[in-house]
Amino acid sequence: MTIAEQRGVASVTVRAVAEEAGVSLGVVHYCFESKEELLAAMGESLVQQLSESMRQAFGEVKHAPDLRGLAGLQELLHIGLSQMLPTIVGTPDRQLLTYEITAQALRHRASAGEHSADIAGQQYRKMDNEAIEFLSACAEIAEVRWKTPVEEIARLGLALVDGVVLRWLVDRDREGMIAAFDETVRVIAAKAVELP
Amino acid sequence: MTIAEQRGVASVTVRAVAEEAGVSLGVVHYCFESKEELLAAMGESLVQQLSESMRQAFGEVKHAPDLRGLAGLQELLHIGLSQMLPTIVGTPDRQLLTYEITAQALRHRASAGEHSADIAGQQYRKMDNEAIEFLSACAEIAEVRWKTPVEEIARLGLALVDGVVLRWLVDRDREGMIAAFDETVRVIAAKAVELP
DNA sequence: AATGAACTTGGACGCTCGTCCAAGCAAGAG
DNA sequence: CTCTTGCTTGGACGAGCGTCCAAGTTCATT
Repeated sequence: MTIAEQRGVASVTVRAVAEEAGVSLGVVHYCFESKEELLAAMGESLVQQLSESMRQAFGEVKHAPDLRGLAGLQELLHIGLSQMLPTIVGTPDRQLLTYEITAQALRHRASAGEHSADIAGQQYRKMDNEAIEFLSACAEIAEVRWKTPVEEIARLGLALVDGVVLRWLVDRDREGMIAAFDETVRVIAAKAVELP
Repeated sequence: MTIAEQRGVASVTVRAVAEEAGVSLGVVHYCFESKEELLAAMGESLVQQLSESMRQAFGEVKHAPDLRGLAGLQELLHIGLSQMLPTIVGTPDRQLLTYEITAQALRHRASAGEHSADIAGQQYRKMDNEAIEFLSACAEIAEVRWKTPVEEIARLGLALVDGVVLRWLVDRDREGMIAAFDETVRVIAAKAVELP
């Protein structure tokens, strides 16, 4: 796992894993029947980690009396997204690894040998769920209603965050990413109306 | 190049390239001093192709008397983005390759041996320029003014498209992508005001 | 025709990879 | 004590990789 983050998914070899774990070659093949299975396990672990990290960031939204209405919604969304920032900025290698895993999963989707279980699809399904839960919680606390299905809004928001983070990985413009996140908050908040 | 699209950047070996080109091993090393140089050349070619494809799609916007104002701007943006759709849907493998190249460029950025010239950065710089040019042209035709620097808007729009396309590669939900593109048009159009 | 530079060939080298296996080791069950 | 079972070792194997090179071919210039 550490190897994958630091040196890329292409550098994850059976030998490297064995050395990092402090065991001999054979043990790796005793635990994982093949390298494919090893990568699948790593992918699932990463997805789990990612999803949990999102849940933790979004878990900070709590009921409060002064967070009602569209202004309150903006505040809530801003808190949630801001909570993700330190994690992202602090682990650029892991963010990159996420994209690598996604790309690899897409590439080997056809030739997937029973294992692997469509990591890419699983990843986005989990992130969808976290985002939907977060948006629903925000709407409830702020006492507003989404004008369009919350699933669509989650899709849009995730795509935006995805693109913004990838862009940040390239140019490392922290201010630009923060500005884009703020804009994301505005875009999403514009898709709600206050309850009558 | 065909190999990279069909089987992934990891499958681009000197031998595979030689076989596809119908030449022997040594020729490849006669043309490219090392594999690194070969990959850099492929990356640059891809970036060129991508940029040209964007320019072609955006080139369709032309002056017209009924495209004035914010409504006209929306129409223009919609035309430009819609023009990209057939290319994207028709070449999913190439889209995936783009993300693979970006990831690989980011991974090998530190250990880049003089060649490679920061493919990832170059890629986004070119796309930025195309997007900025497009947005500026749209604003001029529609006789509107961007409320924020056009560079920021281009960044946001590109990030959104980037995330949406990546998402489409995963779930292949064509309708979802179209809906997201429409939403992109609305988000961007909201950042302009009609000229006094 | 002779020369030299540009290009091509096919194979060899050393390396790393995933996979496999015979043998060794620890420890609970009989 | 003696099996048996679960786990570990270190090495071997073949395949594929990037790189390199001596020899062969082509072809415009002299």
